[in-house]
Amino acid sequence: MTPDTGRPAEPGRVRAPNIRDVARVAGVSYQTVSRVLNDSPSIRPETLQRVRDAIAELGYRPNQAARALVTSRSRTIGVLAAQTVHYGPATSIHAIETAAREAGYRLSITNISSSESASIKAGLDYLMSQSVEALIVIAPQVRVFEAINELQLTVPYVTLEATGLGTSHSLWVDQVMGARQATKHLIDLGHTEIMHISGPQDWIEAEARMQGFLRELSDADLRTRAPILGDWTASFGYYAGLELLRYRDFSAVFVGNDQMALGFMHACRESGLSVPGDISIVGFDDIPEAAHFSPPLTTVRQNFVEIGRRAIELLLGELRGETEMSHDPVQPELIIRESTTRKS
Amino acid sequence: MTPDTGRPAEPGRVRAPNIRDVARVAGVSYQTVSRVLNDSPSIRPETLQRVRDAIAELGYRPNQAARALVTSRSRTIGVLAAQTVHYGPATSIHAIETAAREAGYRLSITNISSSESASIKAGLDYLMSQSVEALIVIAPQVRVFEAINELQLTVPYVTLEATGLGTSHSLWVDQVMGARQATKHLIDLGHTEIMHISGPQDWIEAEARMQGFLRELSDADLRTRAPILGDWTASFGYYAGLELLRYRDFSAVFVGNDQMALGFMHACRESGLSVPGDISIVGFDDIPEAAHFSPPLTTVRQNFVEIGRRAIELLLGELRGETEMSHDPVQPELIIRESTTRKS
DNA sequence: CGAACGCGTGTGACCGTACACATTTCTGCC
DNA sequence: GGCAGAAATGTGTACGGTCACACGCGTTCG
Repeated sequence: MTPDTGRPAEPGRVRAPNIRDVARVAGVSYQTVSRVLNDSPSIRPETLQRVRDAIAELGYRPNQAARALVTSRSRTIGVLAAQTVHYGPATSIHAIETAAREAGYRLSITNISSSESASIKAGLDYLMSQSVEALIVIAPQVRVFEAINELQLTVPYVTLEATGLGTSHSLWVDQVMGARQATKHLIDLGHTEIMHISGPQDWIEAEARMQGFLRELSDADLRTRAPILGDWTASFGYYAGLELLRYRDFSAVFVGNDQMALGFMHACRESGLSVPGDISIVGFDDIPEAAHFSPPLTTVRQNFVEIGRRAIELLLGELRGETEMSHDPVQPELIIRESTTRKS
Repeated sequence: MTPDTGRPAEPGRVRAPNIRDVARVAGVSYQTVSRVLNDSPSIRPETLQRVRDAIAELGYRPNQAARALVTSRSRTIGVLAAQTVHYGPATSIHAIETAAREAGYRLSITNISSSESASIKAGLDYLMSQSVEALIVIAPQVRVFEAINELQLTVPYVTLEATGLGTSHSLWVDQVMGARQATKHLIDLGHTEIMHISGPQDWIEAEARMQGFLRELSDADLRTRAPILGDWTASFGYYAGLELLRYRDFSAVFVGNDQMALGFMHACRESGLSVPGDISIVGFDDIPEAAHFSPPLTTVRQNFVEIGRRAIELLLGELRGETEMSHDPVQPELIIRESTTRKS
């Protein structure tokens, strides 16, 4: 009943109030305050209210570092990412951040600068030094798996946007299926000479899309040709297009992502070819801009939000000790627009 | 000289090695280990080596939480962001992350879900509860400033991509200048009836670009007309275009960003109009894809990387107690491509 | 009617590190 | 060789929480 202000009245520094300050103001022990903070069941409503009032009065915030120290739980999830500026990863990360925050976790995001083993290991090492409780890898390079195995991670982790690959830690969009859908679409339209511009060789997704492409072609008994290995950028698509279109020995292209497809269409225009009149094009990802390309791009949509959401769900489940994980791949969806047409 | 393994040999949990374990293995006191970690100058090279060996042997990692607790420095910089999936913010954040990590800081990124005051405050509140040492705001909504002022932030902060606005905490690209350059370019090409499609009203950047546009027009004694307020998306640009092009009472458009410009060009095509033949278009941002639009887009380039880099530089300086800050705005650059031409 | 129990609350110890200060060891010099 | 002073290293304490356990009290039950 004596609401004395627990001000320490020190000279210089204004120390942030701690749990004992709150206790003093509320007239209880610090342990009771702690119980309120961790909403323990057995507290008298009246006491609860007094503590809450004291917290509000002092503007008290629990010190996360102290908490982390004593519980040895950082409440941090690490994200190892490559290409965070790209639409796909960025979208997934956004979903992850939201879901994580709602669950009381914060994110520690690290970008790897190159796909070299050293860079990947440095990134993982950095995250482990943050003592993250779990790890999400959105850097679908092949070498990531080596690095993960080598470092003997002790925390649950999940890799995104990769293929199955036999590891039990992957949460994946069925890229092979997506690529097959895209390729089948072109075949169904009567195309028999189909090119593929792929992503970088060390990207698992690129590999998967290429596999899907090749398998679909071979199932249809069509001639396969060596895919071009690109770097995901529109510029690459453009220059590759200029080169390829000098010999026009194909009537359709399945491009590994929408950006490269955009560049390729640019090259078609410059080469005086019409899309889809002369060349049909399918992309991958369905970035929001794809619907407004010239012409609007037929592409394979991935649900990046769903992926991110499920990643957190999976990890939180594992952190709670649940073992069953839903491993069904997320299904991509072919979006047919105007960049593909029946072969004339 | 007695390299006894400092294994606690406990039954269940394998406790991570701490500074005392290292000390025991190295045969020194824990304080000496601490000195090594904080590279104190006065340590005998031999001792240094012994400690380092012990660290390596045990795979010891300093506990960040304990450090943060005792130093009351979280070594965390908060980022309040909107639209992290967009190219600009994403690029800046990437640069920030890299620079911060190099300086030994980690990032805590929070996305605000809406531009409402409550959402902004919740985001700031969340970041403050992480006890961030500094704050970067990449959510250039007008209300952000209100929220910041209201919450009486005690940490140094900087807002990105906004305009000067009189606050001393802004690091800004001169959006007004960029918009003027874009508009002047159109005027120089002989256009007199120029439209503007702007971003959302509560975005400071949108406002600034609009101001630049209007000022340049009025300086040239040209008729101004009310800008259309968009939402930055390609789809909006498309639908706005379809609407506007029904009355073709303009020959040029300055669009608030590249995505909307893309949508607008789509609308032009559908309306049977040629770009730049019938309509000249200038965008803003210079996203990597802009060079491959149909036609390649004349736009205003912003150096997002530079912005991010300087944000960290500024904050670190302030954290070190330096007061002078380089407040020169980053200058945007007009990139002339093929979406603009002389009025016929 | 006393022991057992549950509820609500308080006490002591500890998490892993950095800082202030104390102490030992080494170095140079008269 | 002894001493000052610097260099190198060690000891106590605090940071702000949580956990295990102890405690007082009222209720229930044998």
